[in-house]
Amino acid sequence: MNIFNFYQKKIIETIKKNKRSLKISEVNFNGMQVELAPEKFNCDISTNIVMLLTKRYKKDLQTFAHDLKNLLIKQIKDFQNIEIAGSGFLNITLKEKSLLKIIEQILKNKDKYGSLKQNKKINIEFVSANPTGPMHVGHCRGAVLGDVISNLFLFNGNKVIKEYYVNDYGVQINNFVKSVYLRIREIKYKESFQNSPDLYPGDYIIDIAKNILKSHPKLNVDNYENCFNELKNKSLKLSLDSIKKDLKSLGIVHNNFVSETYLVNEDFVSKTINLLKKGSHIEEGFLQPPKGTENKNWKKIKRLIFKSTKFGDDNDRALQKNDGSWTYFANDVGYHNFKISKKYDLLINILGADHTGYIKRITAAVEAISNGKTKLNCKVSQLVKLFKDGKPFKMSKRAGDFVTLNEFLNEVDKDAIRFMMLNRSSDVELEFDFAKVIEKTKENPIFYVQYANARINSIFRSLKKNKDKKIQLSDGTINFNEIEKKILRKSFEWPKIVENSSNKLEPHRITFYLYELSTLFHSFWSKGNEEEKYRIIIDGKLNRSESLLILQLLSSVIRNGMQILGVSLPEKM
RNA sequence: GCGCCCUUAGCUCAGUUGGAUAGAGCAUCGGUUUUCUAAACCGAGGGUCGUAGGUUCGAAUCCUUCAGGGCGCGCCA
Repeated sequence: MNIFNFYQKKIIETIKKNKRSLKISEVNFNGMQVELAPEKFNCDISTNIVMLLTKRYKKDLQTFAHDLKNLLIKQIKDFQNIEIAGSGFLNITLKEKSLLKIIEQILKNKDKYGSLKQNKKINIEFVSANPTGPMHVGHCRGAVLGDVISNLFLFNGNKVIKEYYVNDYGVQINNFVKSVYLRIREIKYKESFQNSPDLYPGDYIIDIAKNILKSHPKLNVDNYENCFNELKNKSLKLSLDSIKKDLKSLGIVHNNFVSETYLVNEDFVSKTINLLKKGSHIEEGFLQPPKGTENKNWKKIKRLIFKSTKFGDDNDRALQKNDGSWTYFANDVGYHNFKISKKYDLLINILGADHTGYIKRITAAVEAISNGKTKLNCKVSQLVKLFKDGKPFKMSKRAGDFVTLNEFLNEVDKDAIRFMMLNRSSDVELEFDFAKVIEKTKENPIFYVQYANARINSIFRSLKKNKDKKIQLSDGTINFNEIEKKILRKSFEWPKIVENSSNKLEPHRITFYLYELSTLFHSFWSKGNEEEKYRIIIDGKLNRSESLLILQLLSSVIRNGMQILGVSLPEKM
C-alpha cells in the first residue's frame, strides 16, 4: 500500500465532486504531489495542490486554501487535522486509527509491501566480461548493480531474464587459446613461455593448461591448427566456469549465457544486417578517419556502414573490418536482434564507464531493428577505486595490473561488497575502503543496518514473542509517541523508494533509505535509556504495544530492502 | 576538437516528475552506560549548491555561457 497514491486519489475525487462549491471548472491535476513533508512540520502527508490550482485558476491562495482545508477535513474521514503552510502546502495529519489500519494492511502484505505489481518481461544484460581471464574488481560494481536491479524488477512482479553475452569470437579469443597452447607445451615439453604483446601472460592460463592436461593427458598438442578447436572449447569452458564460480560467490546467477560465436554461426548477424538493409539503415561506403587519436589500422576501403547518425550518433559505424569480416559492433547488433526477437517489454544493458561512447550506436541499432517498438535502457557504472585505511590499495598481481574478484572476496565478504557497491549513485566514482567495511561501527553502513535488525530481534526474543505474529493492541486507544511516528512516516516512504529506484535504475536509493531508517531505530532504542516512557521493555514486560507494532513494521521493511539488495540479515550479532 | 558523467559543509556523498529554513556520515569540540545489545545515542560549530545569465508563484534540480575533474572517441573487443 502506497499511502501517498491512496490519499492523492481521495483528494482528487473529493475536489472533483465539489468543483462547484470550490468555484472551479475543469480540473487539471498535472503536477500534483502528495508526499512526506520534511520532519520539522510534524505531519503525515503534504500536498502542493493549493499552489497548483490557485495558479491555474487565478484564485487567492489563502481563501482557496481555507475552503479546501475545510472541505477535505469534512469529507475525508481519515484526516485528523490540516495545517496551511505559508507557502501554500497543505500539511495533513492522519487519525491514529487510520494509521493503525494502514500498518495492519502493510503487515498483511508482508514481503510484497512496496511492490509495484507490474507484469512485464524484461531482459537485463550485465557483466558480460570477456572470457579470456578472471573477473576483477572493475566488473564487480556492474555485476552487483545488474543483479540488484534484477531483484527490484522481480520484486515488482516482473519476469526477469538475467543474461550474460559471451564474447567468444575474434582475435582476442585466438590469442587466449594460443596462450593456453603455449603453456601446455611449456608443461609437457619444457618449452619456456615467451611472452609477447598479443598473448595473455597471467598465471590463470597455467591453471587452465594444467587442468586440461589433467583431464585429457593424451591430448595431442604437436600441431596448433589441429588441436585449436578442442583447445578453444575446453579453455573457454574452464574460463567461463571460473567466472560463474566468482559470480556465484557474490550471490549472482545468470539465467542465460548467449555465445557470440553461436550467433555468427547461426547467421543471426547476417540476417540482422539484411533486415537493416531493407529498412535502408545500411549503406556501402567510406567512413572518415577517426578524430582525436591517430589510428594505424585505418584504411579507406568500401564497406558496410550502419547509419547511426540518423538516430543521433556522432558517426556512422562500420559493420565490416578490412578483411570483410564482421566487427564487434555488427555481432552485437545481431545479438540485440536476438533479444528483440524474444519479445521482451524492456531491454536493459549494464555497461562499464569505458563503454559510455557505445550507448548511442547500440540504442540506435535497437531502434532501427524494432522500428522503435523495443526500448533499450543503458546504465553505466563508474569506476571503483580500492582503498585500505584511506590509502590506494593494490593486491597481488596474479592476473596482471588488476585485483581479481576472487582475491577481493578473500578480504571482504559478499554482503559487504554488495551493500557498499550500492552505497553511491552509479554515476559517480566509488571509493571502496575495505578496512572500513569490516569494521563494526556506524561508519560501516551495512553493519549499522544489520545491527538495527538484530536489536529488534533481541527485543522479540526477550519478550518471547514471534516477530511474524499479529500483535493485539491492549485497549481501544492508540497513541504513538513522536519517535514512533517518525519511524512510521519513514516506513510509509518505502513504496516510493522502490518506485524511484526501479524507474531510474538507481538501487542506491535503497541502501541510503535503509541507513536512514536504521538511524531512527537506534535513536528510538537509546531514548529508552534516557526516559523510561520510551522504553520498550520494563521489568521484563512489554511497556506499550504500539512500540512492538512499529518494530514489527520496521523490521519488515528492512527485510524487504535487504532481500532486494541480496544482503543477509543475521538474527543475532 | 567531439560525446557522456561529475562539481553541494574541511573530507566522502544524498537530495523524490522544480517545492517549505539545502541534508547525512567522517573529522573537530562537548555530553550520555545499576536498565531491551554503548558495536549505540544526544548536542554544537561548519554552505555564495563550480561561474555568469535565463525560464516562474518557487531552481541544487530545467535551458544557455564559461571554468575545473573523470571516462571515452577503432576498421579492438
